[in-house]
Amino acid sequence: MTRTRIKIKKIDNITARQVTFSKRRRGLFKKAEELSVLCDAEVGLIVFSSTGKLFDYSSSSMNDIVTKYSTHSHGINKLDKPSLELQLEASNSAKLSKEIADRTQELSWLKGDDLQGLGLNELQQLEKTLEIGLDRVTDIKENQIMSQISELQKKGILLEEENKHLTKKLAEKEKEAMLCKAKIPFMVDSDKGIMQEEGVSLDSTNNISSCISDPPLEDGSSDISLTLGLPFSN
Amino acid sequence: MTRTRIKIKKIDNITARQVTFSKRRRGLFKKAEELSVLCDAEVGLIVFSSTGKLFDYSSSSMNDIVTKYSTHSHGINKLDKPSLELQLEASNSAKLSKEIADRTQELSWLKGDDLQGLGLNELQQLEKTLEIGLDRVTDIKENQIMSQISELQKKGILLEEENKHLTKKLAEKEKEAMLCKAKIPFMVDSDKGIMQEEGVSLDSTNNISSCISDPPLEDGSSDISLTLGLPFSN
DNA sequence: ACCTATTTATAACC
DNA sequence: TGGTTATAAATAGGT
Repeated sequence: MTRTRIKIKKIDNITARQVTFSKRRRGLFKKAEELSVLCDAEVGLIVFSSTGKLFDYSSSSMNDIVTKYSTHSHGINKLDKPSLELQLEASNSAKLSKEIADRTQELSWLKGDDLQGLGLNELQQLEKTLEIGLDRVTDIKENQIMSQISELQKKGILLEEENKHLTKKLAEKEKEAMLCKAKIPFMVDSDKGIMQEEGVSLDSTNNISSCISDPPLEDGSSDISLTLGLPFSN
Repeated sequence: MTRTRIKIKKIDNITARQVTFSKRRRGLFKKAEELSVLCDAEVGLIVFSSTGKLFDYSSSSMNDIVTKYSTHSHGINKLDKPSLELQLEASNSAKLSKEIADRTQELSWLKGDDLQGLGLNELQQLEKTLEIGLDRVTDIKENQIMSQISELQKKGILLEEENKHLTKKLAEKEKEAMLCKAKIPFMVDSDKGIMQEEGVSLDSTNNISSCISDPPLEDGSSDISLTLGLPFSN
């Protein structure tokens, strides 16, 4: 109804159909609500997308509306007919089963199975669908890989910096220790103990080390080197 | 929503409310049908006017739609059916629905939709599946194309041979006609008639032409030049 | 998701 | 109800 007028028939292009479905669904629900409010009407609206997703609106309770509907002018009650109900359920099951079969078939096709019966047109369509799907998957995957790589690089840089700090500190301490040794020669054998003590005080005063222990705290998903490495070994 | 904009609240004037109800109801039902047709959706719409009059639309059977609605994501039966059998059926339906949902999800992924939540492993797996599927589809398609091409070539060769035959025959006939003309100079003006006669006798004696008319007999799928051409214009 | 040229829907009036 | 018209809404195609 706008840039160009369209015919009211099933939209072939799947993507376009989904887009139109979203837009028009919103419009329809809005109008349904407006009608119920403006005119004090009871409105119940149920929509299943072609993929089976449910959308619904009801001005009051859908239960009430459906119940009222089933009694109103319907000699044949949609409800309270045990035998009828069971029949309905059975036919419903059959429908669901058929739907499952359809989707299973489509999945096979996409996976390259069961293609012998298809014609050139169908194969070409399938190929296009697969190419689009593959492109999208590859795109998303590449993005994830790139972001994980840059995360790794960032962490690497941080670690390098910290290493520098530590090396420097260590050099200083070593120098101190040397001086110490020079001053108190009789403690040469136990300078290890001194070093340890100094190490502890370093930890408590210099909190750079918390930078190191921070990342590993996020467990599981954040062990970057693992999650990045695994896929390639698949 | 036109001459002036209105607020979406209950219209006080009863007459105006009824008029608006009529008009908007029609609009709503029209849009409901359009949605179902355009987007291949299942739509059920129930409206009770403030005076209690019922209006309804359903793309398929309201019964199916309501049944599907009451099972779909509504563990709580809209229709309070205490019957054990019904409960069993419902749980069965739920299972089937879940299976459909799973397959639908997988189909979306293969088509490149809804990928944001997936991890690298899953994406890699998906990519591989798609690559395999695409390879197979492309293979089969190429095979079909090649076999159709070779069929065309065979037919072409046959036709060429036949053309040669015909040309030869024609040359002979022409020679005969020349002789004829030389013998009966007063018939020069009507040699055309002679040619036609000869042509007919050629057709009936030389049955190579049946080779040409043979292929077109297999209707629809076998007009090779058409089925081979169409996919590329898709 | 957002943008706009158009098509539709419709409020007021008859 | 049904029709007319000016205007608000919805929306198809595109980005």
